[in-house]
Amino acid sequence: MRPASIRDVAAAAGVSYQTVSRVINGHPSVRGSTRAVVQAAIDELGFRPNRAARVLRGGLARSVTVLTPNTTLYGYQAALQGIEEAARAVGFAVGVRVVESASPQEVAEAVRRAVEPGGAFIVIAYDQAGTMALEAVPPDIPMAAMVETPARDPGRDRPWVWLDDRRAANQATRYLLSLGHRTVHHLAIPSSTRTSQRQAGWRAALAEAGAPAPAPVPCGWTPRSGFRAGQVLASDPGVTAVLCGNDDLALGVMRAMHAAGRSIPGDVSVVGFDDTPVSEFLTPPLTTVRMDFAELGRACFAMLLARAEQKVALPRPRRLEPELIVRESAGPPPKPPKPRGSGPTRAAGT
Amino acid sequence: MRPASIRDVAAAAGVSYQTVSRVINGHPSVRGSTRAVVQAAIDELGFRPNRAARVLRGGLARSVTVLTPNTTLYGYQAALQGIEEAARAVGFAVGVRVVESASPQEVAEAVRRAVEPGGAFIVIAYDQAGTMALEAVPPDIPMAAMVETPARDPGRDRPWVWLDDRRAANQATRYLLSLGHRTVHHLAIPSSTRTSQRQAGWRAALAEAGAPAPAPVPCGWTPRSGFRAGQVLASDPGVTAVLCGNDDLALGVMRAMHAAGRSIPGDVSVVGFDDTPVSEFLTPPLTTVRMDFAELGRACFAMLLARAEQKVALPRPRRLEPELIVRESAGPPPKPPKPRGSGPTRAAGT
DNA sequence: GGCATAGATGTGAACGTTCACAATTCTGCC
DNA sequence: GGCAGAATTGTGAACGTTCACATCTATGCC
Repeated sequence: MRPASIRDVAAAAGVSYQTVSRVINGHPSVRGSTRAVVQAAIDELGFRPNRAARVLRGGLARSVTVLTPNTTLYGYQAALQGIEEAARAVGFAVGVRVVESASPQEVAEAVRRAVEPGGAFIVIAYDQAGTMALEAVPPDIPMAAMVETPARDPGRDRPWVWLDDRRAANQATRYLLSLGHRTVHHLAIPSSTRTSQRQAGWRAALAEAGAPAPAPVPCGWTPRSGFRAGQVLASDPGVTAVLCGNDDLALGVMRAMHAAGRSIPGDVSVVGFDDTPVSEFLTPPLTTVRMDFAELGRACFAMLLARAEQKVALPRPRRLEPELIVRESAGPPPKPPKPRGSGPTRAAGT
Repeated sequence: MRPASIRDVAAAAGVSYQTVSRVINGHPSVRGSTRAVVQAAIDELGFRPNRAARVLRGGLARSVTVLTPNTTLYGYQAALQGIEEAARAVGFAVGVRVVESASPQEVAEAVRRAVEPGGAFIVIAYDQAGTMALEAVPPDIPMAAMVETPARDPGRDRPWVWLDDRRAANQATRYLLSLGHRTVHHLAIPSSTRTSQRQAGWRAALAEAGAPAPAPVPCGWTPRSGFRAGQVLASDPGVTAVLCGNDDLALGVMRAMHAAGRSIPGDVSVVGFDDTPVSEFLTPPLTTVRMDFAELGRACFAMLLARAEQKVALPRPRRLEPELIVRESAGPPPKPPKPRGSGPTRAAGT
């Protein structure tokens, strides 16, 4: 049986279909008594407005498609979770579309295919593919984005949200230096920009402390990638502290260090990024930077909603502050075998 | 500017809109030359059929909504990934709708709200909420489901796919027994049924070997939940082998054992379920059962597609076989301090 | 009471597509 | 050449909704 339409409701309520339309859209000029009768008919028939018809007429679909390079990595996945929660709360449908190619043409084509009349986008633009998707979204489509950093072209009417990666990496690096490490090595995840914010924050902290800045090790996102990098680092006795671009890399590094006979945090301190659910239960529990991607996803959806519904005041682009979670994977550096040479040993923190 | 419609294409190609409709739907009775002209106009104008109009007319939306209790746990997340891949390959849009409530009425209402004309569902029904959602989907809506086990009402035209949890748990338990353990303890994740398949397989293996069956420990899904259970188990010297309902539980158990001074696998063997990306890089690397949820998701989508497009031969419900991945977290039990008493020590496998 | 005006309600058209059916063109064959 | 029939193409209507506009009813005021 066909679902009830506004004409069915109108017949049941003894009014015209237009009046039903007014009721379901909260139009003011409907008499209270009429509204009640119509509402009763709506409930009686279990009427639901047909989304397709609304869209066809030129209305909003009340749906958002998330364009993301990935659905499994923690940051993307947690962001999706936050978006879904926020969207569901206001009756928006959530679509997911993975944009996996690295070619600008293919990304543009994928985005074009994802465009639907009446639809809106949230783009997760933490890497190159995401950034290309961001740029490929036609300008007349409601959109909000989660970005690594608000680099260029802020404003317009495309709100952006981001986490302060730079500050977080800076804080984590300073923490490691405060424990007495001469320098901090860095395993870098792929970034949307040439020099990532995490990398910039790390570098700034080293410079500020007058510490030497070793070349960052370019990695992927996976534990395996961290493991490989860790194998190299483990053979260098000068490495006593490693800041990893995410917790998965940290996990791989810890495994590699352990396999090489270097204890954590006794010989090498490791700090991660993200605070994934597992990091608290690793051995040793991982010191890491908590990134609230779910909250960021919710904030991003709120931006989009404001933009799509043309609220007068568009919320300002929003930045969330990460937080360093100190656990047990970082500590003072080992006592050097011969305490001679390059500079005094700094006091070790607790 | 409004996107091109079939009428625009028709005007550009010098034919009627109906001919354009026939071309985009692959109708046979269009002359080759006409088809070419129309196709050229389509490419020229960048025409894309309006999904809303098709749905309104009563057609299929070529979209699938995934009803899931969760988007972050590994199994659900990997399944979603597989579904998205398969759907994208054939141009289907993918929606996500989390069904989180435990009340049947609320689940039913949530499903009702998610129903869209022309739409289809995939339900991930590994727990109670998912199973309720499964039952709440109206019968005339194309649907496929990922289930724990094909318990009741198989057939109809609602294809199901599942992983053989029972066999997998059985295999893992036998493996632990073959290493020489007297028995195997079990940490159970929440299930869709009273007695889960994983639990059943474990129990059967114990019975078959004549081993005592300790009460399974009911847990949640999280590392924390496993940690709590592990704390209790760690105080019992009779516990030498633990089969965990998933890798996160295994992680928590390993942490608890370590904190209690019991080594893995020296004192206690731990086996997980899922083979999440991190499990290979834990210390020690986790022996676990690989569950190919992504492939299952792809298979499930294939089922749905066949059902929705009314292909003559509906594929048979499909079962995928998990695989035990032996790493280093399980080994022979410790030598008993006093080798007297209950039965001869079994030979330890390699 | 009558009139102006605001408030409430109804009618027609349009969004882009596909179905049913009508109209036209082509093909083979005598 | 003309005809039957198939192949191809065109026309009208409908899906459910909302906008623009028209009509009708109530209210305030002299």
